Amino acid sequence: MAYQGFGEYMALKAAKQQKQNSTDTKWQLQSEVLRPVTLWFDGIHNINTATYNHTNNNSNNSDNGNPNNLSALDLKALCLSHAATVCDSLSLRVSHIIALSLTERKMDLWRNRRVVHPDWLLQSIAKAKLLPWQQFGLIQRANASLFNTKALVSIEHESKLLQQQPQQQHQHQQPPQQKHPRIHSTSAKNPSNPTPRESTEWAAKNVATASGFLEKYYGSSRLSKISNWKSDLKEFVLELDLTYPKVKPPSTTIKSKTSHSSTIMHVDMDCFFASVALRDRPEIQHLPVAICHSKGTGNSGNNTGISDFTSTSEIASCNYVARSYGVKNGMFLGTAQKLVASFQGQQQQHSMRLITLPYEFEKYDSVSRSLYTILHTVSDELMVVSCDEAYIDVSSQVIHPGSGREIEIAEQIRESIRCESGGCRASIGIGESMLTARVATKKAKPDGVYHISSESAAFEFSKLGVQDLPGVGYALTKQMAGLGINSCGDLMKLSLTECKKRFGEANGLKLHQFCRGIDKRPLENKARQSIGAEVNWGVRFQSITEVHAFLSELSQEVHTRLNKTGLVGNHVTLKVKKKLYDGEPAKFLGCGECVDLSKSKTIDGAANVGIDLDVLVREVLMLYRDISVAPEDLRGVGIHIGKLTAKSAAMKGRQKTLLNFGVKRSADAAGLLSNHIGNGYNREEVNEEELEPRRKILRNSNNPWAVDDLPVIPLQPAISSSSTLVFPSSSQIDWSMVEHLPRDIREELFALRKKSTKNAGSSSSTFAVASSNHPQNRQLNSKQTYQHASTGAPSDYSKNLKRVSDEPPSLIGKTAFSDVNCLLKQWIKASSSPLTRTDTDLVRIYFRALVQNWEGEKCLCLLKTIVDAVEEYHGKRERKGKQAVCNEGWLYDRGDWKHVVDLLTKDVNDEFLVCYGGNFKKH
DNA sequence: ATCCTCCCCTAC
DNA sequence: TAAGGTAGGGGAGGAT
Ligand SMILES: Nc1ccn([C@H]2C[C@H](O)[C@@H](COP(=O)(O)OP(=O)(O)OP(=O)(O)O)O2)c(=O)n1
Ligand SMILES: [Mg+2]
Ligand SMILES: [Mg+2]
Repeated sequence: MAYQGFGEYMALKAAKQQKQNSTDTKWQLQSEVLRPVTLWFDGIHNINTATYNHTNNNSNNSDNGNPNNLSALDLKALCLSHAATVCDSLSLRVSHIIALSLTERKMDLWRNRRVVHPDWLLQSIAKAKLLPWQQFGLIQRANASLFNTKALVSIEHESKLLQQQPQQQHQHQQPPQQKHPRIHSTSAKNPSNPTPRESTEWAAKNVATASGFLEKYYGSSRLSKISNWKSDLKEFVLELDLTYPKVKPPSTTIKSKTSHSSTIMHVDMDCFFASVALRDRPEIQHLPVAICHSKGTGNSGNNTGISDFTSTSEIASCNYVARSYGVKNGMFLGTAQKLVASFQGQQQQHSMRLITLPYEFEKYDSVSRSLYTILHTVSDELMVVSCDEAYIDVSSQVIHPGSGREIEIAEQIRESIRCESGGCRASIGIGESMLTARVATKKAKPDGVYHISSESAAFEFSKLGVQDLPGVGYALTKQMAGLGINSCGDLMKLSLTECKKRFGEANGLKLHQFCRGIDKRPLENKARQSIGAEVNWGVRFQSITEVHAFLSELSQEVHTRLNKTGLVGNHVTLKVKKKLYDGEPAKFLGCGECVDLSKSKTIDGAANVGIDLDVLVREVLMLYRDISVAPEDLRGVGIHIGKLTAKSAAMKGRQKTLLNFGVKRSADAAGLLSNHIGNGYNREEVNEEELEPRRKILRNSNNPWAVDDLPVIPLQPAISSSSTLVFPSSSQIDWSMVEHLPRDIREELFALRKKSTKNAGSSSSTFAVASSNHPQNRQLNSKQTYQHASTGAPSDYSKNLKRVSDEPPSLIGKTAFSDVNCLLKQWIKASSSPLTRTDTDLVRIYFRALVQNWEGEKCLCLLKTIVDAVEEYHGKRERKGKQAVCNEGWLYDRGDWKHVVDLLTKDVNDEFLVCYGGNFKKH
């Protein structure tokens, strides 16, 4: 359940604002002055204001008691009445952020955006002309970054600063009212408690350029650990198979699959990491607890132990108490702390705090092995899913399906797990397939069992949300929402043909079956087909030398990992993340919003022999050269090796590819084992038609798009002159920029506010568009999907969701295709780098508006114009000498036009996904 | 038709 | 502070 719930404070905020928008009001337009701008007002929040001190220090002197004090609400209304577009969340559509002042953090976060004082709006309105925003800008454009900042300070100065910091903060102080000890007990051993100055220092010393980085990084990365752990568990299961052979192996399977229905169970530990931690700390079981790296006690000079809610450490697992506050696995700690704190006064008498506990991987490993040992003994077949989760086939023990025997068995298993693990709980879902069992587990949690019988499946699934289907994540959910499909029932209305057309050949078929509760996949543990290592954190390079050094080390790492498996491979892939924006992303040392690029090469002659380290390094460096991303732009790096085969000791005889078919348990070397469960016979039979085809028809995948620090972007369709204006309810506002206004404007605002409170709401159709490469910034907001007339055919739904604008989108007043086309060409031709962000942003906004206005065709044509023009005027061909490399590389002005293309492509992709149900390429 | 490359998506 | 990895499924579109 938790895996899909990557949420953040901003998402919650957005959701709440959506709700409040239902009291929208209609307004008369006063002027067109602000027509070109899309605004977002900083400082609005709706976390319980009584308990949550917003970081915006302007929120303090808000309008309490002063009736003359106008809120941002009123300013918003004013802007709306002058034709501005006002966003409820900070999407990239926002052209200007309006704020009175900025915290340092926001300053850094928004370094590359236009952050403007409200005076700009007021004076523009007063003068009936849109003034240049720059003179009202709040950020000095010094283009500071983590390292630029450091570069300004001499080394000597830096170290002096450090010495001046008294070493008084050795020990992290527990919060005064903290009754429970052992909160990140490691803190006592941690000698450093860095200042913000030091933070930069720390970063410089510990990013990917630091020596020993990889070891430290992989030693700490939970995601790396759990991923590699899965491979280990597959091996562990193979060992179990050998040590404790099944009494009656595959014959059972055949029988059960042909004559009876199977009984599959999905077993998953409840809040795994957290429950292991609480097992040994029962005294705090009733409190909200999260497992993460950070202590979350705020930064630097702050030794009060009071959090400042800024930690971007990710929560790996949280207990169900914490979940009742809205905390989810994968959330930033700071976000979670806000959630917990915000409940103060509502449900609790006094302040509640999220307790953080450190990782204890050895303990998890021990529990995990207990779990698997138990499951192995009770099952006919066992499929590894993760360290805390597996499918088992228990068909042979269920003679009469539906007799309730299934539940008994499940409860026995749960009891065993509880005993063997020292008190950790598992939940179990039961079904006739992996699908139904998996879905049942969601209902079983926490600490329960749920059975979806074949009879009840139809009913259970019809009301199931599509996002509860395994394989339906963020992107598919969003795409379906765009089609008006929210439940499996909705999805069932799509014909198979329609499904395939929309979601692809294979996925279409899968979805068509899954939404009906049909799943014919057999349990199997697939053999490894590739191996690799990536780092997308702490990647900050300044020179090509640093990049080369890092790539070498990473190659070494992959080489070592591959060697351990005893396999060899001859296909090398280099993956790279290239930053889209300057400045540091929201997540500390994170990669931020990036374009992903990859390049691969098959090394001839390495087949079946493997690649020597030096060859690997050389190839990787060449791939990097071909990808041609500047060291400064790198935010992530990964190296993978595929086309794996068994290393035949004598180098003779069979070299089989690692497809599952035909790999026999007894015949294989350790790393190559394909333990498919049941017998290959059966498997092949079932799978042949279902999984065979890899053909192409229509693409559904899309490139999500958003800024790293913006988790959810409720995309209210651009407001046209005659359409409904969104007017937020006053409860959202807590700061008073408006008190600085000239009197006449204030009066205008008052007039507007009066109207707004009178009118009952007309609902404007808004929907979430959140996207990013990273789950942090994704949120499935089921509450925000459309209310559509349930009568129309699914394909009609999407049209209901779209605004039909009276005025077509325009670029500097131009709307005709040829005009815009020409304009864009000239823009690209005339301007060498550097481009002004303003121009780029204008074009981006225009492109998004085009798609929203159902002018996708035009949009794509114009995009092609841009791509071609950039190629023509700013791209220099570079021939690749290699015969194996068939693509031509493009080198671009360091300016960077390619960057503009990247941005626009992402924009358009994203907009298409929602507006057209996701077929960017079909046009 | 099929294969290959460069992506995107999903899950934990 | 903070450690946003990893493997597989699969789609689009070009090369063969
Ligand atoms: N974003 C995530 C998700 C999971 N995990 C780790 C910690 C979890 O404890 C473990 C198992 O993942 P689950 O999805 O099974 O989540 P939990 O077991 O924590 O909770 P649930 O009760 O929902 O299964 O994987 C993680 O580090 N980061
Ligand atoms: Mg779990
Ligand atoms: Mg799990």
